[in-house]
Amino acid sequence: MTQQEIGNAIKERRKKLGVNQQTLADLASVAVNTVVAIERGEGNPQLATLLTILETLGLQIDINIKQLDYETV
Amino acid sequence: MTQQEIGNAIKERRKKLGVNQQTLADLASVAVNTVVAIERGEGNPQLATLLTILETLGLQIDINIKQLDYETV
DNA sequence: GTCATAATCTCAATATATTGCGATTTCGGT
DNA sequence: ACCGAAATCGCAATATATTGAGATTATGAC
Repeated sequence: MTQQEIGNAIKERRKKLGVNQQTLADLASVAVNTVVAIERGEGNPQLATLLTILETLGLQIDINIKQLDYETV
Repeated sequence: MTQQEIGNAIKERRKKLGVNQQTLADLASVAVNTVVAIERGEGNPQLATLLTILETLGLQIDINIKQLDYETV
């Protein structure tokens, strides 16, 4: 999962929950600029920042052994 | 998954692969101090740093919904 | 069209991760 | 115990994320 994909996952989840960037930023106690950068894949957030935002959105990180990409299952 | 748990996962994976911290640091092009801090859960690495180390160890990040998914979108 | 909201960008100031080097401690084998 | 390797710590220098405020752009509603 790349930084861009992580940003997309955050953006999609945020929209699914119906909150805007500013509200998410407030809830996660980070600056809206930080949220913007992460969602756009332009950011390189510190782990604590990322975890806080994910937590706010009800998301979590898992670490797994890299899997091959299966085109169709 | 907390920063500490992420650090533990990295340490376990590294030992399972039989490489020391310095070698992992070299392969991931980061300082050994950075690896040490992350493994001990004392670090707050930037996402790119974490992803590089995970990639080197054949690990990947996944983002999942924390609680029961009743949305079924 | 106007209006309001959301998203994005710029910039400077601040906070913090990262690095490099060395010193120290811990660990494992013989 | 000894010895070598690994792991950890300390500290200053550097790199980069984060913040805050405002300005700009985009979108949608009316």
